[in-house]
Amino acid sequence: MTEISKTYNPREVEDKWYSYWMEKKFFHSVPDEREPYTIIIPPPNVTGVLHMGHMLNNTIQDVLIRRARMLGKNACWVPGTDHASIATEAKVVAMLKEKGIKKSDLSRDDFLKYAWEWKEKYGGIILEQLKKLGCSCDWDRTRFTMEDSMSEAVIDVFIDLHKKGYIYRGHRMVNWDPAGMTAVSDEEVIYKEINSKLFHVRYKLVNEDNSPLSFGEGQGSEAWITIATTRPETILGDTAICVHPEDERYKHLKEKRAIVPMVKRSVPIIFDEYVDREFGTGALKITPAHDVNDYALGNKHKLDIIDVINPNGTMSESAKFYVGEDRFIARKKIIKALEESGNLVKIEDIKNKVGYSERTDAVIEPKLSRQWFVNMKDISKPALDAIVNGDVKLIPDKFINTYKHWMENVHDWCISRQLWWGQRIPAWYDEKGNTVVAKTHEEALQLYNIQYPTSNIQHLRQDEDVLDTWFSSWLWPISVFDGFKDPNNADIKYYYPTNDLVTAPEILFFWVARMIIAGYEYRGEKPFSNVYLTGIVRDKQGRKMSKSLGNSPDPIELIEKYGADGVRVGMLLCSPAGNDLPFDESYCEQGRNFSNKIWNAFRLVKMWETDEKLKQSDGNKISIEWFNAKFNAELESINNLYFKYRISEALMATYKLIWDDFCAWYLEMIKPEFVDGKSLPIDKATYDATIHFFEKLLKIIHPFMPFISEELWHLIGERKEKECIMMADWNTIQKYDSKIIRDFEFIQEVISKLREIRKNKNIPKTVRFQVSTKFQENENCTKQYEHHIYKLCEVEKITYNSSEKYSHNFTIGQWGFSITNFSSEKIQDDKENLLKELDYNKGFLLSVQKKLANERFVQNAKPEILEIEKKKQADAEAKIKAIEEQLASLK
RNA sequence: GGGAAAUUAGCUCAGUUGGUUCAGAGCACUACCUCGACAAGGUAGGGGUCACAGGUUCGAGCCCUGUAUUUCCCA
Repeated sequence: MTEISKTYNPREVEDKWYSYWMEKKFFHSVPDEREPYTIIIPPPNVTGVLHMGHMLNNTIQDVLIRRARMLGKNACWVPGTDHASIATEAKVVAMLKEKGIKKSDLSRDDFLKYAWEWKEKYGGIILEQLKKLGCSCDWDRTRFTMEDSMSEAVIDVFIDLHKKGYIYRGHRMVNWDPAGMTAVSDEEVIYKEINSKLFHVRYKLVNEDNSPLSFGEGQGSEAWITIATTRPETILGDTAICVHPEDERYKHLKEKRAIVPMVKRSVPIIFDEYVDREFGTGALKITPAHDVNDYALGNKHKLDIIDVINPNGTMSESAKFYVGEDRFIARKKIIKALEESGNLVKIEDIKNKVGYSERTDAVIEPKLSRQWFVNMKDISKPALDAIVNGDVKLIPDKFINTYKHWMENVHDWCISRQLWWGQRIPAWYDEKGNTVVAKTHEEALQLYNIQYPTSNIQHLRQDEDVLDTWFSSWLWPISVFDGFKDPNNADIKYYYPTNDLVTAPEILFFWVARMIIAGYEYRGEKPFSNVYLTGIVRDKQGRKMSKSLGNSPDPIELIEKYGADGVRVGMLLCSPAGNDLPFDESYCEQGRNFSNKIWNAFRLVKMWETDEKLKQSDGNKISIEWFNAKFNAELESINNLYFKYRISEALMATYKLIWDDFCAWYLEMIKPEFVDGKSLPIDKATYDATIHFFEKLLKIIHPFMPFISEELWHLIGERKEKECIMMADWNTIQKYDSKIIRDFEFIQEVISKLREIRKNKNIPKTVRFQVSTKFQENENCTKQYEHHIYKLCEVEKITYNSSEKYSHNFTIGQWGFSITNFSSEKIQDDKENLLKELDYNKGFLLSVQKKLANERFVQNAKPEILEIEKKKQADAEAKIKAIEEQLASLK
């Protein structure tokens, strides 16, 4: 026999099998008569490298797809990446900077050339990493959200939704970076808590007609209202003062106005519950052009909007004061001016959060700008219904509430981004800002000339902005099958709707909800049936793993260290659906140890030599019957766990079936004895059955551990070219006798107890036990499993129907056992244990009896519950009897 | 500020419509074991007032109310 390594070495097998699977086109799917099972990958960013979240997410997808394939379905897992406009553009800008090129010096086309170059060079890294993990994606179907046909779909959808009236252009507050002269996304704003000053400033009150207002009696008792602000420079853009309608301090100010200091503008006092009465003075100045909340209030109360800050962060013409000066210098000067005019009431120290640009570290300026929006209210209705009525299931369903709440209060979706990398918005403008939406300049001109026949214009300017990346990804389930270009093609008809989507709860709204919306809008059908929401991978301190924190281990290094199978198992062991998982490498270690355990079980079996002439022992026969029953029972439960998407529990059940039932019990039961430095041969029937079991077990672990299962599958038997485990059939459940399982559980208890006694009494294994029982051979199953007891805990003989007195007694259930062949000085221990057990059981009996004596219980409890209680009573009585007998038989 | 969820062993989680004296699993931990598959192992063992306080019920980890803590989403 050739030497097999003592430990499993994943490096030697993983690449080998992955290439083999690829060569044989096992991952590739084409429509046929079988039932399809489809997963579309949540497309990772092209900028991305594999992180722990991807590992978890894609492991789950691979488990699902591999099992579906084994179940005989036509399994298709479509991979791909998205173009991630913000992240990619940032990467490209950074790369150019290193080369000494500024984005602003490049034309749009030149910039895009660099961007595509970058994408070609780095955009495929993450997909290659998925291969290392073992992902069985149909790589022939790899898609990218910015490839031509997908971009075309995006543009067509924009035009279509615009036609249908869902898309409009409106105002919105964006995070403006005055240093970078660009809008940045919410994700790129870093909020820092800083020490600030809260300035209390008084505004003079006047009547509605701006006539002076006085509440006091004497002279000079003009009326004032004091507001508090951290940004006095925006006072110049104030267009209202807001107070709480129930604030007693300000109730008398209905229909009054205030005069903004310096600019002397008269603004209304408005009343809104938005105001926090406790903060500052309870009076809030409203600057709709420079604060998100103020903007919302401004809309609500129809206030004027005065933009007092230029894009570069200096004061604008409309500010009237300090025009052209930086906002922070203006702030200082205004404070001084207010102080001098006596309008600065006081200065308070406070801590507040201020947003900074991730890229330039400049203080973010909320700025009003024109953007494109999707009106979500009507279009999203089917997507709300789909989840509520269960057409699309969320796993776990605790997310339904959150989803519902969001969808019922859905906000319009801002889809324009001030970037170049992405699909350019197909909107065209003339000098006056008249707008048409069309696919090309030519079409735009035609349309324009119809809509504005008098203008007679030759050229229109296209919108500079691109579309939000989500505006591509929400079409993903349809566009990967070319469902826009060719709505009746064979692929989309066969694969759509897809089956399971595996993703993170944090993008439930950004992505999942929108895909459902698009699905109903463009296919009249849901895009997938189940959404499995994974947890967020965190570090030990509970922080989300992220690139910026640098707290994520390198997944590829983990794979090298523990093997892909080990890492996959490690990720899954601790990740029930929807729960966060604080990652720890020790999980991967456990996965690796499991690989090794399976490997060594194989080594053991492979070592045995068979003897054709050897007759199968009863012990072996019964072992096989038992494991067969146990296997099928567990298979049933594993199938059920898969059905409920309890993947980590299915894995744990598999783990225990292999480690405990197969390795620790079954193999030990049938293991041939070792005599004179040599293993005795094993009978052929037992050997064959064992190999058969092993193959079935390998099938169960294949979805979790594709590599080791494939390797052993080929080492354990002769296979033809395409006979791979990944293409094998999933096991079917065979009839089994569950009594065998129950009987053997009893035997396991007996064996454990005997081992425990041996250990506690320090009896060496060379001393074999003589065991006696009071019961007859046919009273329970002990006799049938005698051989196992002999073998697994060094028992020499069991005598039934014995009435001797012995020193070591114990009971399992209602059956008493005694060890007879040695005397111990520690009888006291046994006595104590038996007394303890007796005590416990008597207490238990008492509680049951009490319950049964309780009239209200007997009246109210269901009949089956009553039956159970009566059985408990009988069992407890039998147990007590057995223990008492054992006590009596002690020497 | 509004909404949602969670809290069970040192850690990560199970615990089905309330019904065995009532708490399970894996890892970690402790003790013993180099016994020819595996020390990445074997055997056995010790860990929990089910966040807290009330309530409903014959009976509560499970249902209700409140409190505390944590997390997430939205603003």
